[in-house]
Amino acid sequence: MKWIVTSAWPYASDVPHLGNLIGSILSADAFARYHRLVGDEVVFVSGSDEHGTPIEVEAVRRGVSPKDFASANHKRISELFKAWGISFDNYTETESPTHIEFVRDHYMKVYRNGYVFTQVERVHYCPRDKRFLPDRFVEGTCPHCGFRPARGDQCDNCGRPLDSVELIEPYCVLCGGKTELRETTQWFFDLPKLSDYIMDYLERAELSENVVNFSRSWVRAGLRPRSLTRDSEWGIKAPFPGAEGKTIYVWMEAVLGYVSAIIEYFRVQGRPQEWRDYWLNPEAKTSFFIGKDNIPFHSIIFPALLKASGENYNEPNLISSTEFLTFEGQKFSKSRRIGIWIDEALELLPADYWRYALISMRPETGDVDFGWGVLEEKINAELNDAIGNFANRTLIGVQRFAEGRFELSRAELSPKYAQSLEAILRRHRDIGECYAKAEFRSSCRLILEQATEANRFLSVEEPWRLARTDRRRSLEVLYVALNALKALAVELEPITPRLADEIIAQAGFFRKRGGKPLWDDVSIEDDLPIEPKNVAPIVRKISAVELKAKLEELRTRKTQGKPPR
RNA sequence: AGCGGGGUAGGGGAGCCUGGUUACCCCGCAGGGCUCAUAACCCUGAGGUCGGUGGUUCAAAUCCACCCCCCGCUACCA
Repeated sequence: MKWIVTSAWPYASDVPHLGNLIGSILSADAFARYHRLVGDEVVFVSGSDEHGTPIEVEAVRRGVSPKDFASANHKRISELFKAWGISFDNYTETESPTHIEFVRDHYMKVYRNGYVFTQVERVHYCPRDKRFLPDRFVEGTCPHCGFRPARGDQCDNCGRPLDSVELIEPYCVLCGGKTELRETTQWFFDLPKLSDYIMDYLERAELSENVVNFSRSWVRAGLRPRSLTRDSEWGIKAPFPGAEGKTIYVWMEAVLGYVSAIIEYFRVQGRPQEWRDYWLNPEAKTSFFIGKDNIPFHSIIFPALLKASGENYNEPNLISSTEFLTFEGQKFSKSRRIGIWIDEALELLPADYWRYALISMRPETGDVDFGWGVLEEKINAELNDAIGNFANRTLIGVQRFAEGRFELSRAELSPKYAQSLEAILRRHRDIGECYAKAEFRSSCRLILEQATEANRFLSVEEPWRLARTDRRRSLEVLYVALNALKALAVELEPITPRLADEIIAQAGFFRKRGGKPLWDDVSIEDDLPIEPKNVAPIVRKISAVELKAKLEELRTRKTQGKPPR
């Protein structure tokens, strides 16, 4: 099976925080890794979203070009993802020539097919900065409650959503000067024309419940045309006749990266036509990992854009959206420094510790609160005590009770223990099903159950005692334990790849495949004789109090030396 | 206001769609066991009117209605 796996594109204005990561990239990575394990052909892509006014403005503020600013951030973010063990086949950027070319071609197709029209709008313009201002960059007095300053998109006092044109005495956020309203022509995507198609798609596709509910309510309320262009310098030049000086609105451009990133991947591989086997092949599957704020773009606008091009693209098959992660009861906030950012996290703990904690508490059914206490609990009680310790006691068991060389074969196993193996396999299959459905919390729960059961098995069977009284039977017990360990290693691979590899290396599993795990091969028959090497604990406990202090120290050091991000 | 999500032992979560044996898991708490392993692991126990009220049903945490509380979104933030 061919799988396109994608995650939402991080905005390149800053390093992502843990909430950004779990919602999209980390979830997608677990999914991609699982599908590779079962032998699917996976292409996993994403990229940095580099265009748009916020980046342009931030770059100007720092006295660098938007391109340099975005590109520097892109490099930094890519490196961080590598350090996090994210297994992208292509992590690209919206400034990529392939992307720019694709977007322009795509919109010309959409245009020729009659899905684009123009409309004159009145938009705020700052004569001093010589730029048109998005709603966020205009403030003024709220027409509803008189509060000042109310932001152009919403009033912070009364909470009413606003249209920036309604603001009384509006001013430019950048320079504080008075704005004026100017007429400007914008190009629009005729989304309503595709309402029937979208409704039909939503019925047909196997999307998760929250995605379908949310999307349907949008369509029922009536789809509106989507503005496609902006009067902004920093972006992809709009290709439409007469649209000189306009750029494509970032939202409407970045989603097309799901296609362009796959094209680019195969170009780099030297097989420039092969992307068609993925995007234009009805046998291939597509999957999208996003936060809930992003649903309509993926379930409505993106499929509509694909359809409007007239090409036979695959539709999004699996859209997995998460709720939000909060940090110690509050929203992650860049300006107030609430939360942990993915660069800081790695200075505190190995990536796999974070990966385990985040995936096991992935906000699948509702918002989830992340805090130091929960982190400590997850790592110490689950990853260390249950999983890590089981690995250790099993491998040391082989060294002590089998003199370091284990070679009992399955045929010699008594029926009772053969049943224990069955139970392990059954759970292994269940875990696989959870991964396939992108229900990672359940995967984690069952993995923990696998470890707990295995621990119980050892406690009940007491191979350390059997070693003295019934050596043969103690080996049978070890057989089952080793099998559970192999299953665990494979099951952990999508979540904590390095820990999984560590178990595989210490035990010598998958030697015939160079240590590369395979989902369906959890029998240890091919691994015999098993001679554990360099056996050592794979996880160590953490202290939340120390970590918290360390983070604070880290931040103090940073703000002293360099300007804040 | 509208829409979406949530309210389950002291804390954190699953179960609800596809009603049905003693409501499950993790932490914490109280006893006990084991001593292979990482002050680890295993067992037993205490602790719940499953947000409220009413309804459907032989049977409701689960389905329906109304109400209360929390969170998010509402299309130009990306």
